[in-house]
Amino acid sequence: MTNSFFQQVYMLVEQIPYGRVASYGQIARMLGNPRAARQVGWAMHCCPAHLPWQRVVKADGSIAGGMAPELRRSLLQAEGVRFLPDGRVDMRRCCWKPYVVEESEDADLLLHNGI
DNA sequence: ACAATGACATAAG
DNA sequence: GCTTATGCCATTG
Repeated sequence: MTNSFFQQVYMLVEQIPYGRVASYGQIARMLGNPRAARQVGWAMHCCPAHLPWQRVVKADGSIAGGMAPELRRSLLQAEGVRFLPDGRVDMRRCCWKPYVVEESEDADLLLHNGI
């Protein structure tokens, strides 16, 4: 359990900035296993606490089921994450981008990210 | 080592 | 755009 995929996932989730959300697939891709999204979710299932698991959502921005999805949604809202009327996270604005975004029309997004 | 599990992703209808 | 079906891969029993 120590030096496993889970540990990597935990480390990565720990580094998700405030007000930003990352999808399971995104995290899995960072770890080098774009198909290991399920394992990421499994790691969250372990609930190691002190971990911002609330910032981890599905690829389409919907909150995963399992544990207290409403609570997580509230936390994200409190962090300033924009939510769509459908109850999904506005991935267009709040998806976490560890790298600098290309100089596209997303200048507003860059400002929002604090880059 | 094998089979089952799962807070997902992507493609197809 | 939403729903259904299939794939995926590490962890666990």
